[in-house]
Amino acid sequence: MQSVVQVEPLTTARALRGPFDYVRPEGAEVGSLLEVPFGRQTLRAVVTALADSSPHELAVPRRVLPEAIPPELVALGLWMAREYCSTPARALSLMLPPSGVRAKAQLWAEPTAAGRDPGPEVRLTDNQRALLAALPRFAGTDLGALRRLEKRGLVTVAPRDRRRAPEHVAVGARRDPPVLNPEQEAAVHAIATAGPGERLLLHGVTGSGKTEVYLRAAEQTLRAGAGVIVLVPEIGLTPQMIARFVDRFGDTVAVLHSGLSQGERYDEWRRLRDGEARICVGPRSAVLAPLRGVGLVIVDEEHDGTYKHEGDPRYDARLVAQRRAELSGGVLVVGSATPRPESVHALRRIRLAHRADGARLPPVQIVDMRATAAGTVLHRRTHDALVDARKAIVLLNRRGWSNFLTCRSCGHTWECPQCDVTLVLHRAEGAMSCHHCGHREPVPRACPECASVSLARHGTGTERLEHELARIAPVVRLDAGVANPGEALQRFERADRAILVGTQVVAKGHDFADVDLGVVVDADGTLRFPDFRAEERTFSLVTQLAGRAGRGGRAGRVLVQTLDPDAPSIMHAVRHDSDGFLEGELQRRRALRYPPFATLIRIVCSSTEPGAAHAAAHAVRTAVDAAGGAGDGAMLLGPAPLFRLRGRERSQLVIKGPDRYAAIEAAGVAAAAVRAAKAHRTANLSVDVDPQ
DNA sequence: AGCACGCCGACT
DNA sequence: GTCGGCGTGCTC
Ligand SMILES: [Zn+2]
Ligand SMILES: [Zn+2]
Repeated sequence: MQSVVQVEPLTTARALRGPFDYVRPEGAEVGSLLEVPFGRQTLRAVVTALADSSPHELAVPRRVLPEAIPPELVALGLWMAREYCSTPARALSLMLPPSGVRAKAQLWAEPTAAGRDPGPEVRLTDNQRALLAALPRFAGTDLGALRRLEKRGLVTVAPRDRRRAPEHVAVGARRDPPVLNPEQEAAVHAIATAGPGERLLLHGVTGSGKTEVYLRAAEQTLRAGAGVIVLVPEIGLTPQMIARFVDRFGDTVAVLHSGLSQGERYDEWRRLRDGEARICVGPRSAVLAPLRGVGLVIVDEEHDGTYKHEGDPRYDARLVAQRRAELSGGVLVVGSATPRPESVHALRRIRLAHRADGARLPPVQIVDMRATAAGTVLHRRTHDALVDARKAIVLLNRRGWSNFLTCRSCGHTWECPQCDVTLVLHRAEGAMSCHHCGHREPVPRACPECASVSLARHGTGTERLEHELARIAPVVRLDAGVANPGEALQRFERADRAILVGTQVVAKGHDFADVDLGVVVDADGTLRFPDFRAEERTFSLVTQLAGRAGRGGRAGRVLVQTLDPDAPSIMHAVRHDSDGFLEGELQRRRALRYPPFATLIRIVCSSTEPGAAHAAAHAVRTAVDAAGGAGDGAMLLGPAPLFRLRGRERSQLVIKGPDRYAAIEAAGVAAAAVRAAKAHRTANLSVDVDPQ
């Protein structure tokens, strides 16, 4: 008789490997959350398995907590720990609701049989009759009056969990679902007839009605009795997708986004776990929602970088989504206008080639900046187009007023004391700020080296661009520095004439009618990062912006300012040729052995001790080599120095190997050895499988 | 990760 | 004598 539970105590310790055995308490199953004595401490622990016996002397858990997770999440957590070189405890911790929060109980009043319909012979005041008529409900401020009725046997008053429900932004009256076009019909049918564990890519141009396909697919899944998870990119705003799903499905939708209070988050978690809600919409962490029997996992805008979790375990929600669908026999659907080459390579593709409103995609035109003077922000042509436009979106991927400051007499530059990067000037705040660690200092009046007061500002960010564009039209700025992004978007939406200036956020997530011009100020900005995904990011950004222009009947166009007009990403974006772009990208990746033709693992070592980071990265390399490499055909790149961050020197080693599991195994073993070595005490190691 | 145990030098 | 430095090992 399975009288033993195997448990993972929830600690961040990496050296501590379970499972640990305890006496099985009443009601404990796989997925139960316990409080157990562990050494001299008391820890929460998740039951990962049951057993008949144990070679150890067993301790007795202190209690069974109410936040059990479904067994399928236990399996998913153990898989995540292995896949991302982490620990079961760290992975399982991500699946629990915020700790220290509980269900909120309030007193609930119900009429008894006698109180349900009291005849005129029962002596009651008007107030009491009104109170009885309004039951059942939470007692609230009428508790005194209700208690008196309770004494007379007319009412029962007892505690009951009260849901802290998040408020949803309404998107207008509930409309009848639109009629699907033939492409959408075919897509819905393909999803409905997909087999368990099947993976589909919905490759649809912007505005082709992917959301409606998701809604119909979700409806079918619900009708079949299974649950649905919908992942959306993390943007600082409430995703529009939430409103679309709530509008269609009401209370069976639970949301898990960063804007929720702890209490709301807890209650949404409980509703999913208890089966009261059967659809979960949210950013990457929603893939770990405690739904049972998931039949469909949707990943919208699957190219988006926010699906990667920064922090251990460094999971990729797209891969976890695939695994989750597989584990519960569900279907994975990822959608994008600019899918990743990885997805195109591995998934069955369904196309939506036409915009749902029948409109054509707006023309994308290159503005060649090579002939303009250095430091020019807007080309004459761009300027003129902005003057003519009614509503324009201008994208510049740099916050602040200017990039960096130098002294005109001695050349001094202002750098972050904690990081090896220049400080960015934010004029309105009167501050110089580090975008990597948050360090701030006042704007200098004079050079600390030579006392000169002649300081030069270099580069242009969104704050300065906002200032300059204000001469053309009213400007709304949207970037991470804006206090109320939702309000900014509404101002832009309502305006007759306006320019929306901002970083990537302006090209993501939000659809506006009537935008007739899109501008990418510095399209090479994303290309200048020495990164194998640079081309893909540029292509996606330009295409996504094109998708924002020319909706709602007005003809639109997009201007792309660039110093590199021949870059494949830009040329293909101009032709709206995502197939051509993807084909070239896959060829290049095959030739260079990049994903999906190999797995990349990035190991970053850091330390406050000079030289220790590099020494640790070197030791990882030696450890991998000593263990016979990272699988056939694997390569080690580095150690290569990274810029100092938060006072820590950094160095990285990259493993690139065609045998994914050999590479993961080698990285995990080598990192563990270096972490345990006394010589590398001060070094911190982070292992990132499938880095962005 | 905690937390205790233990073995050594420094100070009342 | 005893206070406290941290290296070592254990947690079902
Ligand atoms: Zn100077
Ligand atoms: Zn910094």
